[in-house]
Amino acid sequence: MATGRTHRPATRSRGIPEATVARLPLYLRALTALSERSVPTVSSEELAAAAGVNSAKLRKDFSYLGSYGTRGVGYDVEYLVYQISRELGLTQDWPVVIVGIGNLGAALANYGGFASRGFRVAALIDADPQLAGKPVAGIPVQHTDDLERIIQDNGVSIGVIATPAGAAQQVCDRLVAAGVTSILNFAPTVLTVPDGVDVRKVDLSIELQILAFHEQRKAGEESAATAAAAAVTASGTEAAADQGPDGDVPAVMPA
Amino acid sequence: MATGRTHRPATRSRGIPEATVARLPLYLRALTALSERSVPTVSSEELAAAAGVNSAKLRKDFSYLGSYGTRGVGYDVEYLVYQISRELGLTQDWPVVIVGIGNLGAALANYGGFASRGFRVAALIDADPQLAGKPVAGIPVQHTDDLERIIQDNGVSIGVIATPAGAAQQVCDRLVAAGVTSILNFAPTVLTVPDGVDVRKVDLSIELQILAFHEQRKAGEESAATAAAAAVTASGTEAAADQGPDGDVPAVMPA
DNA sequence: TCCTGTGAAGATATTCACAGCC
DNA sequence: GGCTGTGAATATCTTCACAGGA
Repeated sequence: MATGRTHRPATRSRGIPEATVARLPLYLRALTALSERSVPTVSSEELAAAAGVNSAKLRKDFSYLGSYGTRGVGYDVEYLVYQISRELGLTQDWPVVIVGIGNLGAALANYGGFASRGFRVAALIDADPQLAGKPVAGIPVQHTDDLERIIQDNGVSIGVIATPAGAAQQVCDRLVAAGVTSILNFAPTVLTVPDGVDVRKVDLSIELQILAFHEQRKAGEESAATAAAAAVTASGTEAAADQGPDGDVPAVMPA
Repeated sequence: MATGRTHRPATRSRGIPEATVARLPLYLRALTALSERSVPTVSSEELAAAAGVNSAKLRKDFSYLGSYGTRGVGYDVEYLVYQISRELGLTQDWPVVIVGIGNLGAALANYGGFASRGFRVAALIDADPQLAGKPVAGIPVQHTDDLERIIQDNGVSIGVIATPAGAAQQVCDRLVAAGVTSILNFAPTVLTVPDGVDVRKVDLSIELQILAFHEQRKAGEESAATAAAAAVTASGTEAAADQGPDGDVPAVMPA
């Protein structure tokens, strides 16, 4: 399995940290909003606030892309939108297939943000023959039997799995065999894929469990200074809680 | 905002790293599967494979919880399930409300994994009067007007936002004001919350964009050794791609 | 003067490698 | 001998703090 990796000799210096890549979409969204309001330039401070990160981090992130700002001024919104889009590969169109058109699959198919930025739902696939031909979000559902053909005909390299957990690995294997090299997995299972295939997962119950952990922690500490919290529970405009993290995900709490 | 942080004096040593917390649900799921198959014990190696992480990481993670294994043997499955559940706060029931019962909200309400582990859908809330009273997943949808009452009557501290982006912040503010201190946000917006409130987000388009980035990178490198890839695109059982990142979320695979 | 770009420091996270117990 | 638990080494990420250009 994936060992070290001295990484390719070519391209060189193409080393954008993963953590930075994960934030680029956030910046892009904030910038797009500014662009729609015809804001011409933005400072790292302002943009960072809009994206919910701290400004030093944002500047460092951008520094991996190049020197796109102007000292004393800030960043040109349109220019940055373009640069980030290009970096993320959104200047081309990515055909995507969604496999598993249940409640969730249908919700994903209907999700507008899909088409908005570089992605296009090329096909919906489900194992239920009853669904075949029925349109969901204006796209007719096709049967799993044709999965390989669909992938190839459309040149799909990104697949979304929204099947029940039990079917996910099998669907994944077929997608990969047919040429898909990036998978977004909504099924609550760990997928095994060959090297070179990327998998990202979205998992509701994992997220809830992480929240529960922190929630429990808060409850435990409440014992210290209980007063405030109780009073709040009524209907203040914005109250609750004592302090806490502000960082990335959740986290910790100060003194 | 929020500066340094010398952290609380009390509780002490309750310092489970965030990265570890994020993996506990993964281990728990793998352990639950083993438990259902009545497997009595498991080694760090086996469990790590099932959870898709490396064994040293898993052992280190468990070491933060305590010494729950037996040298030369492994971990007792049932015991670990209990310990992790307790650590995550899943031994108690968390009532959850879902706000925004569109396609996605309905999908979430129908999601089985919800109830399975410590979470209970206490109420569904939507701003559309047409929906009020209609049952979704067997639960009648209630109107947003009653949000505060619902939160309080049910002692809800975890809220799920599945509204359109435009409504999310407003809903969030009301949830927080009513006493919710953990929010899972599916709307594609950055939410602003007071200190002490945890927010986690799930964002389809961000995930897709991250995949697109890596996908693009693969395409670029293909130029080097093109041969193999092309041949594969047909229908090999498991092929495609050269290497690529295997970092964070993506899966990796055993040899 | 304002704000970017970035070395250097600090904090977290991962991995190695082995001592210690069964 | 097998496998856990964990210091120590490494890698990655974040934050500070300030030099330097507009």
